[in-house]
Amino acid sequence: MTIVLRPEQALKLWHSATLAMVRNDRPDLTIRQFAILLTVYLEPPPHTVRGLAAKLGVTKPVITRALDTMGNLNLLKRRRDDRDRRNVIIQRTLEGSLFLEHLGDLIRRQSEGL
Amino acid sequence: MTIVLRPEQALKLWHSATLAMVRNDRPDLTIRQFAILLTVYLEPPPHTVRGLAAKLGVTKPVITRALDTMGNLNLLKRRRDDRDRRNVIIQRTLEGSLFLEHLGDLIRRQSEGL
DNA sequence: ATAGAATGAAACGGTAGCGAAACGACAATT
DNA sequence: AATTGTCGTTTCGCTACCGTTTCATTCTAT
Repeated sequence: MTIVLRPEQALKLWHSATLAMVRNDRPDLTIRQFAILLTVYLEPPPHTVRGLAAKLGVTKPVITRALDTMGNLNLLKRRRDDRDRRNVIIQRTLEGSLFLEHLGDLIRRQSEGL
Repeated sequence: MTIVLRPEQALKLWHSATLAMVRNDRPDLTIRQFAILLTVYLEPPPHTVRGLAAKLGVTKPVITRALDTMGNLNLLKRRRDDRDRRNVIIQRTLEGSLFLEHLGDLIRRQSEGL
């Protein structure tokens, strides 16, 4: 079944989702951080710094910094690639999974009000 | 007709939307700025600094700064309230309307892929 | 008229983001 | 073994955001 949101519904959904996220006392993620986090969790591994940078169309330091920040929040973790020790593999965490689970549930609940 | 997104669909939608916004060369708005912008455009006026601060659960300087930034981007404008000159009324702009129209359309297009 | 309250902005010090450039570690090439 | 290339990080100077506090302006109540 195909779900098609009308633009106005899409905006309302975005509105209530952002509003809920702001009202949370958790630190806000940037749009870029969200894009990285969701890419890691929704797309097949492995994920590397340069791969994410290319996918998002940003420079590598942007990824490094976002990984620092979200790593401190335990939303993601880094691991050296043993097959090529230049690479860093970005991996999910339990806390990150829970965080996104809650986010998905939040958006779903908001979508019921459309 | 009620539209209900499953959590996984909600995350995919959020993912593609954030991805598209990052890949844009436009400056990224913060989550808070989005919440303010959408409140102004989707909820009935008048909108004041203190009202928005209360609605979002943030301090007034947060609103003032966001209005400075988005005002420079022509996404919003300020006007003194003539009935009570302590108040500032936040108003929509043509450019802001177009911006949100495109955003709504973007999310709608992404929702077709679910 | 004056004291008090309310409103939004400005000032302050601190933190975190940005792009560009340089860097160290590692791998591949010759 | 030496060179060249790749990968992620670090550094640099800068900008924007944060919460707190202070301020000027304006309204309200006495």
